[in-house]
Amino acid sequence: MKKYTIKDIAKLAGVSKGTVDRVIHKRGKVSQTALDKVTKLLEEIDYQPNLIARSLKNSKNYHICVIQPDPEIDPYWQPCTKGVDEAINEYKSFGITIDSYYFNHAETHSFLEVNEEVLKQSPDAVLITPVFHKESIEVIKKYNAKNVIVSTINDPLELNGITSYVGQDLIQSGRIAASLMEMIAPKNQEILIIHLDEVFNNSIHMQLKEKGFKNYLKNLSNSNYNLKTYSLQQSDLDEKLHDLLNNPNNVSGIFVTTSKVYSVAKIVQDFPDLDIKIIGYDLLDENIKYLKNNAIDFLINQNPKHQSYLCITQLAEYFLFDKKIPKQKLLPIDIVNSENFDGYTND
Amino acid sequence: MKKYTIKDIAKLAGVSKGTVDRVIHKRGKVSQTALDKVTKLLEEIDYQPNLIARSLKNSKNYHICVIQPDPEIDPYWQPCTKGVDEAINEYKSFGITIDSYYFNHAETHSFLEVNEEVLKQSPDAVLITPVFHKESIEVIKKYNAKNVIVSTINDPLELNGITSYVGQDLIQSGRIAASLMEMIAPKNQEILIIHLDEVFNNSIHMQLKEKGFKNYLKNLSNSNYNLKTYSLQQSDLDEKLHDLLNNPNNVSGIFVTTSKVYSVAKIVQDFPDLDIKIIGYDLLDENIKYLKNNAIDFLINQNPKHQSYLCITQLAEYFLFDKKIPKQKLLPIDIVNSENFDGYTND
DNA sequence: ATCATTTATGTGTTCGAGCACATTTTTTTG
DNA sequence: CAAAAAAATGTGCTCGAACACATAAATGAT
Repeated sequence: MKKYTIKDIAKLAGVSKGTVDRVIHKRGKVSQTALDKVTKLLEEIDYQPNLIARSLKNSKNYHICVIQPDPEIDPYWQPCTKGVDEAINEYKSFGITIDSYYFNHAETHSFLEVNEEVLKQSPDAVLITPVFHKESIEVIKKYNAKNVIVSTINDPLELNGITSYVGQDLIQSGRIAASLMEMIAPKNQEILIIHLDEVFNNSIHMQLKEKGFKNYLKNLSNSNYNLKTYSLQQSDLDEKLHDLLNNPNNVSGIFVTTSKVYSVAKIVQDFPDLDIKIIGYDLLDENIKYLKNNAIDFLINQNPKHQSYLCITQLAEYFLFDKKIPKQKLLPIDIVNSENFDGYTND
Repeated sequence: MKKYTIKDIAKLAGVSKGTVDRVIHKRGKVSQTALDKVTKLLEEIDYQPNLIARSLKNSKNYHICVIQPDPEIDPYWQPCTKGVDEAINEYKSFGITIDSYYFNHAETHSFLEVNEEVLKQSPDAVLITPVFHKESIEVIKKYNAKNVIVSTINDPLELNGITSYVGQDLIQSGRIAASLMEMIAPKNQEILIIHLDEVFNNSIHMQLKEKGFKNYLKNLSNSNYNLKTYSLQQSDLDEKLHDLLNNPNNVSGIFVTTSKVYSVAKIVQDFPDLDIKIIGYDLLDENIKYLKNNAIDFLINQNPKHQSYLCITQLAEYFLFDKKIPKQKLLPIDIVNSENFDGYTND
């Protein structure tokens, strides 16, 4: 029950706290006798250093920079900002400063510029969203050279030099979408996979999701869907989809691999005679609207807010209390429908 | 960027740190002049006290007692224990001691006995699962009289004197089950609602879930299910259900309001000709097994592990850093199928 | 104006760990 | 065996906030 301190142990072992300290931190300069005695006591007592005291002694001001796509340009990133803001608020009283930097999700040079700026600051850690595969590897190497800790969210990236990745298993994510589609879309008909992004995107997000989706449906024994994939820009979508649905077809479901699913739902609403199930990603207000009126059947929540918040929490607790950071943390993949979205938006 | 300390402010204001301290804590004995000067500075600088230092100064050993049903008797409570163990581990280095007490979920007197024992200990806080409505109110009053903070999980309880409730919206939980059932169970047929508990249970859990379930289905315009409710003990289930399904019927779905859904799935498996959708609660190993082979279609995750962990976290951060505890925290209600259960069990 | 009281202000210690530096003990060497 | 070098041990300050206690200034009473 009683909490032992270094002083207690020193007294019990008949040595000074300096010696105990040297044993604990293995800094040598301790006689075998003293070492044995203290080590034994530490074991017996199961000594736990007071992390609050330790943290106070080691107190520095830590600086974390967050680099993410501009939420004004793509609302998917808004919750991410929210998570960061919460973390800022939570850790400001612990001497941890967090700065946000936004780049334009459509332009690689914007990403590079922002990173240059951050590099100049030499922060203790950066949290980046490596949406641009090639460029990200490039800048991460620069951070490594300057001994800046690199944490990532959202986009998986196989690379040494990344301390932490918080995100989701994207292939599994596609499989989940497929399993839901199978439950609700009439069998043996056509299913569209639509990659939709209003901006250029060289990430592997969509490919992995498609892979998982197809993989699941391929292995079904009791049903057989006809899959068609379309990679579209927002601007082309309207014409293409109207074209498709105006002609005779047997589409029973559409899987949209991004958060822009609302724009698909909007168009499909123009065809009330067709019964097309729609599954897409993320709890944008616009998506929730269509979820509520059942134009969208399921959304899969990628939980960007939790991703960013958790990632910063890991860094903060590492700095403050030396807590180990797991190399990878895969968040649960939430299935969201018109009845349970509330719990994921209200927190 | 620079972090201001009390000393800094004292120097800037031309007073001693004692005076600054008195202003911050409104302990009086400060002249109007000094008060104004210091207050102004605190505002300007947006002074944030170093919570680590404050915590060290105020360091006490805090004691939390957890009172929950014995996980050996009902495996639903196993994750709850896991969450507690994680919290124990996490906070032991911060001078927070957590003790677990188990009672027999079938016997109110066991619950009362355990609480008497805990009362004797006079802990700083208790975390209880108020499964017995009447008895819980009774013991909570006793804790209040001794100024022991009371946190609750799992079962909502309208009562002053409860500092925190972490759980779910159970009516909504029922609605979610219904919305899923509607998506997968053929329309205009019969749906069974089964309350199933191997032990006596005077909680309101099942009633609220049933209410939500019915409420959702009642308001449907395009489908009409015939609902039948059964309150069964595990021992009666076998005979009753066989009886039902052996005779001509048009059951298209079963909603089990507890984690014992596996025993229903097991029986339904004996009728391979019937296509009956099953929805129930919680990620017990046994349930996952049936989820994987599609005998169970959906599980709703009540996340007992997160409930207990979060609840203790709230208390710990209150003790250590004076963080406010929200009166109520409703966790998201996770929809789980054969593809996404992994993310909810592996953490 | 003087002393007593009240009120205001400042000083110094504590919390527990970490580390620099001072001091003591042991070992080595000429 | 003494002096020098090396190894072991102990002491004391620091981190920032909190608070008890000491001291100083301002007010009141005679």
